[in-house]
Amino acid sequence: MTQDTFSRQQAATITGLSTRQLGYWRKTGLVVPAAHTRGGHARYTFTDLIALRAAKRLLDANISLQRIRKCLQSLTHFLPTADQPLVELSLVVTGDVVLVFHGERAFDALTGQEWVFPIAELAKEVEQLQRIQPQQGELFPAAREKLEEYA
Amino acid sequence: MTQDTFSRQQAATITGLSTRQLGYWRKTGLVVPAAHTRGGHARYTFTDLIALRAAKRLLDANISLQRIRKCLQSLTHFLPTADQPLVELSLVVTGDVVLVFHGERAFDALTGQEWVFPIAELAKEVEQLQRIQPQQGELFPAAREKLEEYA
DNA sequence: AAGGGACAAAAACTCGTTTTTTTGTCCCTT
DNA sequence: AAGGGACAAAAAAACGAGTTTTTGTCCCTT
Repeated sequence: MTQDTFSRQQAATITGLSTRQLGYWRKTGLVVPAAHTRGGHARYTFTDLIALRAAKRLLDANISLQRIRKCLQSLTHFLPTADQPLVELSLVVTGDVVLVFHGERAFDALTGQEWVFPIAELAKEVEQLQRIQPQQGELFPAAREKLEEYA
Repeated sequence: MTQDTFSRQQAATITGLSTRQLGYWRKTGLVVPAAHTRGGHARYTFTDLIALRAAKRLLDANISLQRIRKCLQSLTHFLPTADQPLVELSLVVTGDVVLVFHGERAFDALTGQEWVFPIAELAKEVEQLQRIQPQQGELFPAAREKLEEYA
């Protein structure tokens, strides 16, 4: 027997969230169940479950709900036409930032800003700024004791 | 004529930083010139220039000096043996977080934590939690107006 | 030149306090 | 069941005062 929609109870059990959270999230528009019964009761679709699960993952990574809200906003803004973006998308969560990886590109799920630069590029930049020949060495040289003093 | 070391003036011109910054950074151990003249004056190597340029990029991305210090600390901690990591490394800067990409993996330059998960995985998770058949739909459905209210 | 010192402005951080958001629990209605 | 309401605890965000860090400018020494 395969289901295509799920009650709040079921959704809570499957995703590991509380029914209270599901209710609040629906009311505040974070994840609104896409289907409903004839009686008007909410039914979560499989896609809804994935959204819930993604939200839970972010929560577990100590991303606050408010941040998640903003991320989802810009996600839908920056990937408006993606029909099945699931397979291509990767989320990277660190600190209080959520990054979306879409193919080769990475951008902030919040701001949409893109801030990727390979260090190798820097070498080229420097070379261009003065035609000179590179030489070997450490990336970030020496003075680690001092670094610690001023950190 | 090719140079292999550079004076503070030259380094400042090439990297776009001020001599004041170079001096302060050297004094506080952020970027210490690896070479020096017979007279004991600092000489920046090509590698130093790259480090300076990287720091400038981070500054331009509104990463504070203190954060950069911490990043460099953990970079040297997490990539201790990397001899020429330049070609493999990519930095991603968003918000107040600096990520380092090293091959397939991504981790926080500050904490070293790794938080990557592809959304496609979530679908599998949900499937495993209840054997069911996926169906089509949006990733993060509807209710955008409400999202804005509570953001 | 390069380095250092001193002074001041700007930027960033820290640490409170206060406000808002989120969640849990309980009760009521359908 | 599901939804809603009310109340309170917990978590997160917002704000502000005070402190520290960073940078600029000017002057002096070598």
